[in-house]
Amino acid sequence: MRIATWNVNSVNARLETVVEWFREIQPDVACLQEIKCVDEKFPREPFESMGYNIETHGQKTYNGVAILSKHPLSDVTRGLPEGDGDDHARYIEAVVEGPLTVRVGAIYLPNGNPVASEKFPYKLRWMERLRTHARNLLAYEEALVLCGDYNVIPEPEDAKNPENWTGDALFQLESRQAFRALKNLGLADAHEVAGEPGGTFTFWDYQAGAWQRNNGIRIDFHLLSPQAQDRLAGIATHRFMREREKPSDHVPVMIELRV
DNA sequence: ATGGTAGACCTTCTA
Repeated sequence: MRIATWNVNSVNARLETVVEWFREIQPDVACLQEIKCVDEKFPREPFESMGYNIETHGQKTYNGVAILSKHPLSDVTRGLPEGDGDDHARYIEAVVEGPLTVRVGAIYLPNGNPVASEKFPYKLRWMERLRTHARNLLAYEEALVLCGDYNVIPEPEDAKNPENWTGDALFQLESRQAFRALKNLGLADAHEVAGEPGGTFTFWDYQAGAWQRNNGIRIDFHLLSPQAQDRLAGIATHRFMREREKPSDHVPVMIELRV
């Protein structure tokens, strides 16, 4: 069973490209981030006509996440717990009732820049809430996949030019420590489990010819519970999507779990 | 050292 994550940077601006990718790849499940529209504006028809069930947690202009699945979705929840006063749409979770039953959380973690602003402590608080929630989910001892745009560069090898990210919220020690603490609950990065090489990037800025220079970073991940780790068959990063017309600045990343 | 791009939207914010 194949589960993808993709920050599409506006599902409506990207509709042709996104639909084309779905037609080519036909993932079982896809978690989308930065859909940048309210639930009513999500372009359901082209995906429903391909057989997808759709659950969204939308927001106007910013953020917004969705889970699309060829298999039935149950137990859908929107937002992380303890979200009093947090009006950003950055998390949606559902149980996929497929050939394998797997709980999937779609994450759009706050960027946190600039570090000197209130946005950075917001990022760290959000990561702490995610860790608390992940700890509770791991207690179910199910196949669990928490995937999305984590907005964290875990290690220097996850950036072409790590020195350029000094002082950036994505590479701050606190961000990297919080990400490691999340993994230390017992979640493994599918990229590491599969033994993928360094330099496998998932994001290239639109500016300064970052793509042409391969000046990328790896910030889109699948974190797996032990039950999901044991079923991991492979991982693929769809670099080819960065070459397409009107690309997102992120490319899809997809894992396969043995059923 | 600076500026470069993209998306949504109301002229500026977010990334």
